Order: sequence, then structure tokens, then C-alpha cells
Amino acid sequence: MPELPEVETIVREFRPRVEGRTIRAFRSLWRRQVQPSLAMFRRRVTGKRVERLWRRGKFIVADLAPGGHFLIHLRMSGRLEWPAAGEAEPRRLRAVWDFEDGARLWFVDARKFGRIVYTENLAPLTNALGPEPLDASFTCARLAALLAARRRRLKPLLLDQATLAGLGNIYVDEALFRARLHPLRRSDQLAPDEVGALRRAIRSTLREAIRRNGTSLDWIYPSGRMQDYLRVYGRDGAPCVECGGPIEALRVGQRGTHICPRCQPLRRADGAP
DNA sequence: TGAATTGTTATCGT
DNA sequence: AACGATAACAATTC
Repeated sequence: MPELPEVETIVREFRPRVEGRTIRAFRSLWRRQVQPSLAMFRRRVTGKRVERLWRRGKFIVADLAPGGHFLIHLRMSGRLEWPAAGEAEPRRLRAVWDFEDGARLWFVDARKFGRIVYTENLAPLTNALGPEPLDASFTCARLAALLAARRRRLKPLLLDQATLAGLGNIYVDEALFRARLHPLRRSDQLAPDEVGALRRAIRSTLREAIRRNGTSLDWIYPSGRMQDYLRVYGRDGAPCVECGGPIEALRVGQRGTHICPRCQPLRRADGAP
């Protein structure tokens, strides 16, 4: 379930491996994941050098020379691997990039939800995504405008990649807890100080998660340590780190959601709107 | 066995 | 009509 911090960690790990290498061949073992088509992808990618590996929201982006980009979205269970020479191919291997010097990049994906896309033009993707929460341009005013333009519940809105890029289920719950906001609060009804708290909470949560190399809850993403520092996600029944009351689980928009009902009241204690 | 997971798309309701 | 909420879907694991 890689979200922004996990994707960022993966990009940092793979950047020095992939950048500067030239693709000799590409192979897909589940062609439905490859867009616009396997033939097109292979044609546009082979012989090109990876100039830069970076991240936009939860997308891994590879800039190619001369021209074009490929994107990898890991969705639920996608993983990248950098095998040693002669290493046996793993189960669930879905795609292979062979580089000219013999190095390889593996895409492993149990649930086959991941996507591998070639595009000439990144603008449609970038425009379809909301702002990067860690960019300097993600100001209080920007967030306030996003929230005020909609009348949606906070959690589904923050999960919506077109509103804000990179948050998933875990970090939305964590950010809302840090901001002391209930996930069902309506986006257009936050006071200015609550918007400021939400921005700070989103950024501090993501920064801490990146510092800890992301959250590892299962075999899909093994190397993070943030799971030991989550305050609400997956802690239902356990005591709140702030007030000691029990963390509760509920469902919001078909998503498992974790809150401290005392620290995150639906209505403000002071009655402010 | 059913619940859980992401993001897209279709559909229903206001 | 536009927006928001909801359901279905792709596929697999535990």
C-alpha cells in the first residue's frame, strides 16, 4: 500500500541505480498493466537512457533521453527489485527492464493492480493531480482554497489524488489525528486555525514517515519503521497517546478509519464553526 | 469466507 | 446541471 513516503523512499533507493543506465529490452509478464500497449511501450523505451528518476504523488516517474517518460504506479502491492547477477526470478514478477550493462530492474506485483505507462507528455498527469503536500507552494492559503471550494467530508477529500497528491489511508488518518480533526468534518467548515493545523499535520506526518523510510505492515513493503510510530492507524482499542482514551475504528467512504473520539470531536468544544 | 487494499469509472441522489 | 456519495471492479492474501 505504498503512499507518498514509501514511494519517496523507493525512488531514493533506486535513483542511483537507474539514472544514467540505458534500456536494452523490456519484458512484461502481465501485459494488461502496460500502457498504452506493450508493443508501444517497448518501442518507445528501448534504447533510451534514464535521465532522472523522481516522484509525483504516488507515481514513480522516469525521464528518458532522448525524450519521453515512463511512469510506474505501485497501487496496492507493486514493488521494485534490483536483483544480483544470476538471481532467480521471483514469483509474481510482472515486468523486467534489462539495461545495457547487464543490470536489471524488476517489477513484482502480487495483485496486478500496478500500472506501467509510457507518455510523451507529462502535463495531463501532472494537471490531473493536486499539489504536492511537501512543496513550498502548498501554503495555508492554497489548502484553504482547496477545502473551501468543496463541501466534502475531510477524509475522502484528502484521499482524492486530484485534490492533494500522495496521501493514502494510513497518512490521512494520522494527519487528521495530529490536526485534531474528525474525518467526517465538512471541508468548507474549518476555521482558519484548523486549516493551519491540518497543513502542519499533513507535512509533519509525511516528513516523519519519510525519515523512517515509510510504514511496513506486511510483506509488500518490508523496510520501513514508521509502523512503530503510528498514533491511530491500526491501533483501535489501544490507548490514545494524547488522552489515554481508546482509539476507535469506523468506516468512512468504505475505508477503514481510526480516530480518537475525544481528541477529534465532530463538533468543536468551543462551538466555533 | 469475507474483509481489506488503490484508483478509476459508472450510477444514484440531491 | 453540477456535485457528492456510493458501488463495482481489477486480483490476491490471510
